[in-house]
Amino acid sequence: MTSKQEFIEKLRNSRLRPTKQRINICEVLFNRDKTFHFTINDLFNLIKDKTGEKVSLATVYNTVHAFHKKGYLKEIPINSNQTYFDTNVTDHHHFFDVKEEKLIDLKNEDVGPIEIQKSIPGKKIKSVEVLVKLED
Amino acid sequence: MTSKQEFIEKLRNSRLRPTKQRINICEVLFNRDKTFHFTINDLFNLIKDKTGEKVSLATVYNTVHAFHKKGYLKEIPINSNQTYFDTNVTDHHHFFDVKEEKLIDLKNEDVGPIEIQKSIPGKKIKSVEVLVKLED
DNA sequence: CAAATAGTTTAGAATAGTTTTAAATTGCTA
DNA sequence: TAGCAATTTAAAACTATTCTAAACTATTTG
Repeated sequence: MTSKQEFIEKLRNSRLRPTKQRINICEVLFNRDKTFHFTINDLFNLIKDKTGEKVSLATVYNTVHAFHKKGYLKEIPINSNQTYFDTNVTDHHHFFDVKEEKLIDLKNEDVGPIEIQKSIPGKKIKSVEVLVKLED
Repeated sequence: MTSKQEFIEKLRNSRLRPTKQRINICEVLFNRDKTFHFTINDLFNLIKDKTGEKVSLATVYNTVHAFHKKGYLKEIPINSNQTYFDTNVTDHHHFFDVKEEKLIDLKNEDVGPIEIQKSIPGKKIKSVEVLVKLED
């Protein structure tokens, strides 16, 4: 349970003006116990449902991208027609249920340590993502 | 170096009619020493360049999907505006150079064994993909 | 070997997710 | 509170991909 005031501070600290829309989006995204996997469209619909206020689709895109840039959201690499995001920005991995198009978190310890033995000159590793596709 | 005749057989064996277009696509995709990472658009342009014959974009899509279904191509899970495919269908992983939007193969042994400790009732693991993002 | 048939190709239209635009609105600073 | 800059918005634009339906081609059948 995070308060509105905390969201406002969080936004201010990130040099993002705490607008009504952004606060509503924060409520939907971050006012939860469990990690949340979503597409922009999921979020767009949830905002209307949960807050009763409509936020334009463009703003949802803008805000999600801003949050992603600030590190408050993680983009999940799957090939899908839609882009998936995750409110869990800690280092972890995913199951993807191909049939149901649903994501499930995989803790780091469920995957075990991954040590990349190869390196590319002049480049450093930014992230290591494991995607485990599930079928019936 | 694989001959045209072999492509024709490969296609026939997969119950795909060996049309001029498909054979050209095979030449571009499979007549190489090294693994090949591409987007549909890359491939579309390469066909014109390499074979001198134009294949319609729709056919490139159809054929790539057909080959993917038959297991001759692998789809690489990255978030990009375009979908990437790989002619290397063996079990392996990828580096993705975010800046240059370029993929590099990672051998299985460069990543080490990955053992997924968690399981989801009623589902089985279809694939395990590791994507290592690179930055400068 | 010709005709029938079923699969394939194609250009162009349609679709869907995402980005851009430009005008109106809002938050913040002086 | 005035003024500036950031933000929101609806709508248009854009882009990758899929669909459509007509023309074409490989294969099968008589």
